[in-house]
Amino acid sequence: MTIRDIAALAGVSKSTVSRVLNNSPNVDEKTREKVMRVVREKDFIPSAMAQGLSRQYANTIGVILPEAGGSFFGNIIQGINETLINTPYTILLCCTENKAEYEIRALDTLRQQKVSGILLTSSSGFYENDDAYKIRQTLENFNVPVVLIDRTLKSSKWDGVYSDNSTGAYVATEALLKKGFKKIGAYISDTSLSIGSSRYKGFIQALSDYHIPIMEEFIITEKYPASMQDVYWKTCELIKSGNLPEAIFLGNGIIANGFYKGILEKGIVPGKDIHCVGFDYSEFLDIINLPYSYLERNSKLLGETAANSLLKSLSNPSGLRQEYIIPSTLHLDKTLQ
Amino acid sequence: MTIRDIAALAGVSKSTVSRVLNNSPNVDEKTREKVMRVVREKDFIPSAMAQGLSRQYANTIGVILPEAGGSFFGNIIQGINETLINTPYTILLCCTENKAEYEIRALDTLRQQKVSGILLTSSSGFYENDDAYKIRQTLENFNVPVVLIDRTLKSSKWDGVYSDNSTGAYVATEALLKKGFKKIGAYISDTSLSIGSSRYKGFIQALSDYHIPIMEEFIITEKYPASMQDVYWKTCELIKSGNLPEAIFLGNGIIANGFYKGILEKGIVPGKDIHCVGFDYSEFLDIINLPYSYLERNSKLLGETAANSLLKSLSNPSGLRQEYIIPSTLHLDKTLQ
DNA sequence: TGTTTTTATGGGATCGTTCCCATGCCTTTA
DNA sequence: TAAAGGCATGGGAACGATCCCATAAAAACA
Repeated sequence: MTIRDIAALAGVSKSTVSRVLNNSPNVDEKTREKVMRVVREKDFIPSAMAQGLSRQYANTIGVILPEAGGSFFGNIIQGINETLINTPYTILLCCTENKAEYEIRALDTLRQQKVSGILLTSSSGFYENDDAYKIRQTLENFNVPVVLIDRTLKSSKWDGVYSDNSTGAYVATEALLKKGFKKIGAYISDTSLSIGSSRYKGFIQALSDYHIPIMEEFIITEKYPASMQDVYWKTCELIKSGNLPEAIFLGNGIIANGFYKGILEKGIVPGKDIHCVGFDYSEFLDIINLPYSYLERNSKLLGETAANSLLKSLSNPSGLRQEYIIPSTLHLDKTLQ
Repeated sequence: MTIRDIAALAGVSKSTVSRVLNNSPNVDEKTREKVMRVVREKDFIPSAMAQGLSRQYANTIGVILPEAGGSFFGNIIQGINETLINTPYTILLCCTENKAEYEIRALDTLRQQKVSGILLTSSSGFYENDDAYKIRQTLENFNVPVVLIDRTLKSSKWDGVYSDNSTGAYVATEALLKKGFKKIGAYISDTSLSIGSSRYKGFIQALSDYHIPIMEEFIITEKYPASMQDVYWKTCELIKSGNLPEAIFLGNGIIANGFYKGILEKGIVPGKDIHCVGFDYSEFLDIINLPYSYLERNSKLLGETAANSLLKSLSNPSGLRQEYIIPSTLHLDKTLQ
């Protein structure tokens, strides 16, 4: 079933059918009715591939994320979807599993599909190697608007939507400093990723502003992506060493979960023996009332803002480069208020 | 840049370039080399739209889910992606927000995009109304393989991958019965959805098999999708009534979270004052050790199985209709073991 | 009433592939 | 040495839309 068939059934030419389907002006109301009746009767939908070939664009938006599982990226997708659902754009989703190889392949797929724009959380673009270089190069030559989500790229030329990692870490650490703690640790993720380094930077800055020295023995780094089990083990080791900080900054939700599992098992009481503040809400906090202060990143808003920014670039390609910082909310437990 | 341009640069015809790109036999090795050199040099990728139009299929797979947020559907997407990532298929994602209107629109989009197959979790197809009828009708006329995920449709003609809702609810309830409890309640979700009714059926069946009467005052129903806050309120009311069951079956994770929030706040001790068993793991259970028995649905496996089943239908369209039941694992807390 | 302008419609080229068919060359075989 | 077969290659129609241009009919104006 093509517009030719519809045209034949309605007794008009395919040009007229095309005009009717695209709401062109200069179509007689009676003709429009006649055509639409046939279209509805036959439940006709024009082929997106033929339209795309002819129009030279596809009305699709490519979304590249490291993963879909878990609620952070899930909610980003949710936010993107809620924004795009009332536009003509369809989502093409590629998950890279944090592998540069898959990220490159995803970009090739999007190129092949001639997507109108790209939303990207790169897991590789920040490194200094061939793959990372190729990713940035491909993006540059792509010639469609790109919005980076949550992670920037080296010498980024693109729009971006980020959570306020550095400021967030700063205010979180500041909350500890204001309480007068001096032995402050940090359990953070890989600093070769922008997200890890920004958070560490905020932490360091806060210490420095309050003239508190960094205690190397309380700085623990976890590779990306972190596994809760690894964090749990390292936490147990820290406790076994007998030397605990008074307070600690936890770099992300997985680290927080692993750390709490460790201290709870060893009988360390949070909010008394140690004060914890970190990134990301964990569901369990809402259910039981263990002291834990955290920065709530609004991941759905991250997705919404990114999608809206892309839509803006799509309708106004010459617009200036934009960066959005999505503020996180600091939730302080009662022992830190 | 098209295959014509590549052909000109390589000094061959576009037919030959097409043959090279599609790994056809009967191409001279030297010619193949010559063409590939130009292709690599120009970083050429053929247009998916032109290929699709010519071949009459698009190598895309449509995924329709109620939502992407949260870990259940996120992990389903994750499983689908991991299965499809090494195939030529690309994922077209549509989230319906549990609205029939959007589900119908999603199906139209997939029709327009000429997807090769569909993975669908319908939030409406089970009802007896015009929208639900239209959804089933559209699927029937679509003429591509369809695999339903987690929720069946009325008089389903399609492949499906389901978690063992009925059996799961049965064995969960049985665990309570084996402990000798007689006052057993259930907090379940909307029974007009297949998932809700299956679970309720399993619960009822277990009671009946053990000759325990159903106590209507302990059967609470929550609309779909449930909000934790609503569950929390209803739980508080139940507690206020002063009449609590000895044990309760909780229909899903949101219900479990809301219920626990309620009882913990009112000082009811789980595993002592009341025994709870339900569907879906909650992260907090792994961190603190409150007694809660649950069925762990393997949502990633659900996605993987569905995608694999679709791939099978795609390579062998005449195959028989298949249904897969993905077993859940019953995790019993120490008070029920 | 004749000329110009506006409006509605149809015809055909085009987008970038695939794939069938034709052609010519090289090899094999009687 | 001529006929038959296989192999590498090129030419052109087809896929199903869009969109420009031509044209006919209707409306506006002198």
